[in-house]
Amino acid sequence: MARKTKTSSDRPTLVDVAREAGVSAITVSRTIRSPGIVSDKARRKVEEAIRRLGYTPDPAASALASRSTSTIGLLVPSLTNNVFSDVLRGVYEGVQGTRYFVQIGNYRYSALEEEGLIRNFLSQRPAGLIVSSMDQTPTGRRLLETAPCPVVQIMEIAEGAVDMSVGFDQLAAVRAGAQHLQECGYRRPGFLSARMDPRAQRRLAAFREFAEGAGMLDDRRIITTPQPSSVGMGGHLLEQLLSQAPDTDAVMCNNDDLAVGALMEALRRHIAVPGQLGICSYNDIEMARHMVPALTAVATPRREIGSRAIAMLLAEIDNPGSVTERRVDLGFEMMIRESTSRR
Amino acid sequence: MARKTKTSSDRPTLVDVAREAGVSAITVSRTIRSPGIVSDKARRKVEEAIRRLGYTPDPAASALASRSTSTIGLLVPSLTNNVFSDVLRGVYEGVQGTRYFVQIGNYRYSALEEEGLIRNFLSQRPAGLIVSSMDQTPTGRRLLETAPCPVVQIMEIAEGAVDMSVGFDQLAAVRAGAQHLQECGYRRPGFLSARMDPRAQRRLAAFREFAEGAGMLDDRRIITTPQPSSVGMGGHLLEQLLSQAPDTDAVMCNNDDLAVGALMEALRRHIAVPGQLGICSYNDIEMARHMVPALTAVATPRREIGSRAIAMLLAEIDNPGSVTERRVDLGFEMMIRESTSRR
DNA sequence: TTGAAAGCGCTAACAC
DNA sequence: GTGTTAGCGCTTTCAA
Repeated sequence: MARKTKTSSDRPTLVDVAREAGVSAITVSRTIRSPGIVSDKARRKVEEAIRRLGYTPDPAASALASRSTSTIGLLVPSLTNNVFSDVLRGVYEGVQGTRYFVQIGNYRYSALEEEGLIRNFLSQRPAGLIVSSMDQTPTGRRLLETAPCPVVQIMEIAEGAVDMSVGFDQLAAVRAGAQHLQECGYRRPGFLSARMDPRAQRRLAAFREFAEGAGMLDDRRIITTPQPSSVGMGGHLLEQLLSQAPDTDAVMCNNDDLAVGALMEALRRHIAVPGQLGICSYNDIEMARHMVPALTAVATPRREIGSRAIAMLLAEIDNPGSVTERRVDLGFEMMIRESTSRR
Repeated sequence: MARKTKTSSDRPTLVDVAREAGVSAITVSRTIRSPGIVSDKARRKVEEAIRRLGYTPDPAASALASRSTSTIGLLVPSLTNNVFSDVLRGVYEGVQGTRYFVQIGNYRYSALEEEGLIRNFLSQRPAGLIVSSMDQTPTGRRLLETAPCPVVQIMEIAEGAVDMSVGFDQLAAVRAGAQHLQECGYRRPGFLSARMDPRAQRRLAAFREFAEGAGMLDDRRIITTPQPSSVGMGGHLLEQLLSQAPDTDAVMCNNDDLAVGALMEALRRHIAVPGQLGICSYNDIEMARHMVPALTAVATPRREIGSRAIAMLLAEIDNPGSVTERRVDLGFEMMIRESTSRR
């Protein structure tokens, strides 16, 4: 099946460009990938030919020949969660203008699905991988450890990262929120949390530990649900909290949706915030500071995590081993606003 | 450079599987792609060999040989916008469990960037394309028209779609909101809008037209900004509206962020909603109905658009020409709540 | 139903 | 700095 003559519908190939420019195919290839090592004269001829033919490289052929792609895999547990949409934004800002592109995998808070996605991504020979947790299955973790590409774990700072990591101390962040509540004079704080993925569980544990140490722990005030977080859920959880422990005087919410929902529920019940009830939120998405009263929140560096992660990854791809700071703590910030400022 | 002996680190290939199973490579390929046309005996042997070797196909090689990939390109104007995160969710739900995967391109409300992304996606030989607007550059549009794969345009329903389309009548939706305001007895309605992309402009035009017809048009009450939409911006815009036209008695907001921001600003100024000021929102993300007072909104079928679009695309990919309903109107719904119910 | 041969369009490796 | 050669791991085509 000799198909020596090209059909007109076929797009031009490297060889076509080479012929047009009067050079060899490899020179065209080099002109595209590292213009620096090609003579000015050749480069100009090639560039001209590319323009004339409207040539675009075929990524599949390139991937096959070079055994690597320009794909960066990004694994997130949720697409609806505001937290990850901010991370996403940071990541996309960072790949803008590079030759890489991001592919998102949503594992819906399931470590098993995450493992499947890791496998799937790896089969595509990605240039790098960003994963949003430390809670892989053992197999998932092994796959990451032996991955033939750099890997960045994001969101948390913890011992035993697979390769690089960018995040902040989530437990210290919760503690800071709880402590702030204490410093404002609240003595009977509750904790509201939805979804209860491993990270949420850890944050709850940190809260309990702090509350216990401060002599403020009361399990009736810990309200959680495995269901997804939402504004409506925040209202429900507060309702439940107040029916179980009516003397509660503050709530630490495990994210902004919940805090906004709790605030609205308080409004509905004519409970004065911050007078009768203090509310501290977690993450601090834009909406939080515009509520009335404005929500005090532990602000987390979501976008920065995304942009930093991609920066590290790209540096490591371009120049393996060049990233010396392989574990980056971006910190968090207490945003003290009206919802906790008693008098 | 004869590398006849495979390095141990190399992953197994089709040929390895074929050898292991005692069949030819093409039989393995067929077993994977269309098990039906292979004999039971051969199939079993191949499946067993695949398992034993832990074989995973190389998508790059497959793409190169077959001249097509399993990538579905999804172009969105924004990643932070809640509207598109809902669409995204619908799309991802729809590809779950298929052999396709989605790649997102963010063109940041720039038709020029969109054109670049279309070009870029096309160079990857995608299985299909979903684009979020009708507002391509002429070149962008041409690229879509001649694309060698099915294309779905989403969000709007309009004449002259490139190929398939799924959405709703955005202009009728705005009109419905404005009319609702009128029916509630509001006579001096304003309009708040940010970002002002072509779609936002069209919606504003629809509002003006309706208001004019109803004898309620007053240009002082039309407040827009090219800046991105946010809750904070909603507050600013309402502030501006009230300083320019203090007798305004209602606002139609071009999306939920703005509406929430306007509501908070009203709260801050002790303006009674809905008594002194009616607020109607657009899109109706979850948060809207949990505000106090709950926001009346034009609910748009964002997730459904995503899942329907991917369903149509997959059907068309598997079976070109099989999709008969190539223009799907998913409608919208008025959610009448407290923020417009005077007495 | 199965197989052999011939590429898909690019890059690695080595020579010049 | 540039070219030649030999694949990368699949699928297509054609023949059996």
